[in-house]
Amino acid sequence: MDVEPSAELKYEDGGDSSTRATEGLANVIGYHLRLAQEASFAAYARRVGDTHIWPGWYSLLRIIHDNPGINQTELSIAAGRDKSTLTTSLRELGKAGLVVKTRDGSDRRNLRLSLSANGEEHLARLENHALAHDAEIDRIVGSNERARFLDTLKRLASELANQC
Amino acid sequence: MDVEPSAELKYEDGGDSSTRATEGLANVIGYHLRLAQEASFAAYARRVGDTHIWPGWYSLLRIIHDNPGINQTELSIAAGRDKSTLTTSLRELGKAGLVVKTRDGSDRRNLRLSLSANGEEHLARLENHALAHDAEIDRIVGSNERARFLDTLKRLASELANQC
DNA sequence: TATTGTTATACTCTATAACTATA
DNA sequence: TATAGTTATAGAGTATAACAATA
Repeated sequence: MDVEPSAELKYEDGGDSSTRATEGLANVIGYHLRLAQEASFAAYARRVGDTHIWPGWYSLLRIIHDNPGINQTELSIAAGRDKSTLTTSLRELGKAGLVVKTRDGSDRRNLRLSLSANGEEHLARLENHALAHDAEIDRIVGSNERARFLDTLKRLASELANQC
Repeated sequence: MDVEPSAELKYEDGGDSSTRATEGLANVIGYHLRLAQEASFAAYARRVGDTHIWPGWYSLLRIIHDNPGINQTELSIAAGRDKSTLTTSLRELGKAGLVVKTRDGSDRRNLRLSLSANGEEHLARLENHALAHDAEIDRIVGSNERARFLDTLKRLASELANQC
């Protein structure tokens, strides 16, 4: 989070937004979108922190779970990162006994990736944390708002991305 | 963004969410909150990119603008970062002629920070980008949803933060 | 002793390019 | 030649600890 409240200082979210049209972010959606997302991530990290499972592993485990036998390059594309950045992560996941790597018999360049039983278990644990976290978010959002709020988030992501 | 769609692979946001209760993030608010925020930041960065102004400077300029004479330690607390991380940023902002540093006469340990005319101008330019960006977000959110959506974001940030 | 700002250092996450082994 | 994965290297962005100047 970039900005914390304090009694001593004025901040961008401060009460002077009426002074000038360009001043104050109190009413700016993009700003509060960031604050809400950061609060959500921090709350999730607090939850997961106790289990000593690195939160960043989640998406890799999830993609491998959904695509057993995927290779590293495909995984990197699916995860939106360069393939070189996965070498370290996959080595750690292998050492932790969560991911099994086998060489493809017919094309020995490929590493075929899948989850071990342990990996499935850890993924399930992370999913449970995510579910608990999302239940908390649902409680805050409220059942009346939930569908509308989710729809708006999806429209924001898709329409802002389509401007590239 | 961690995950991109593709015709070849199944992803966490894929269509298999009905298979198991724990599978699929298609309906998970925290996930879409992240996607929307990342899309918003990327769209803002595309806007600002043309002007060769580092987006990360924005919050520093804004806090200094709102608190002329603030010192580096106070600024670091306001920005939520360690004071040591500001030395480089403030040196660059000084070299770029955006921030003026003067030693406090009565306590020469303090650097008193303020914006130069140039700094005020750059801040205004960034604010204009932010306003244009937010106008785009407003268009997507829609005037019917705007107030509700913003209120929900604020509740999320404050209630999730209060659990610390 | 305590505080302000700087420096040295390191860690995480990411990327690009060059390399190897395979094809 | 082309592809899969690894390594070397670098660049943000962050943190902690030790330090010099000042109080």
